[in-house]
Amino acid sequence: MGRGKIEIKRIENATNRQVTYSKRRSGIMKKARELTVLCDAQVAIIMFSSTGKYHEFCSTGTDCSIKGIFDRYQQAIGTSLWIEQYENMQRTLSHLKDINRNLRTEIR
Amino acid sequence: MGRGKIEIKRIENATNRQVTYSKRRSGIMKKARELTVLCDAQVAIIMFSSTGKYHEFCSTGTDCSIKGIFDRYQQAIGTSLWIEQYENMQRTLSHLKDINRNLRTEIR
DNA sequence: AACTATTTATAAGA
DNA sequence: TTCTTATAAATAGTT
Repeated sequence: MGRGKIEIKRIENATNRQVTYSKRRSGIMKKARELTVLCDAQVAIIMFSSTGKYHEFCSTGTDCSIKGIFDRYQQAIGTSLWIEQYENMQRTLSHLKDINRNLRTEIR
Repeated sequence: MGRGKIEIKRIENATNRQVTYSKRRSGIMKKARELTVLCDAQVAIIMFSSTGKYHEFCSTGTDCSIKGIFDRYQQAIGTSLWIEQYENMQRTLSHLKDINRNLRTEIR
């Protein structure tokens, strides 16, 4: 879209690349915002430019944090990307609760 | 863009909402792909529709996983999003162990 | 799923 | 660089 059609390949000129990044980034963020409102969806976006700067988008709502959406994502794909140890902890926790319950029963 | 201009507010009709979600989702994913190629950027996107289905986008490259990008994100913001949760679990765990110990004592 | 009239995004220019 | 504008691209409503 613009004065000329462009090929989708890396922009070699660093200045142009930066300008295009900036323009298109805001375009995508706007689209993401619209999608969340129009379609009642949850969206999380993280971007890193080639110069290392980062930007994020996160839909607002009851569950409006990057963490929240990624926790949900982890549930959806049925695994924990980060924290194997969290699962272990949760198992231990649940195990302890069982033992706890049994002990209470025994006391009665 | 389209036969008519629309207001950016929740689409009440469920079918239309679903159709718009599908169209716009693919639009954003395409834009994201173009951004990563044109500007040599890293992008991660996660979406949940109002019906609970999820889709993701992740730029390809040396560090091409959702996890990779989110690890980088956590480094960038200088904290781990999951530390708090981890600490809470550890507190609960330790608390349960205490209760457990007391119960055992009580039994003896 | 296709089609197109329009709106929107944006590449290049100022 | 921020603003403009000609043009490419996305998409809302329709079939």
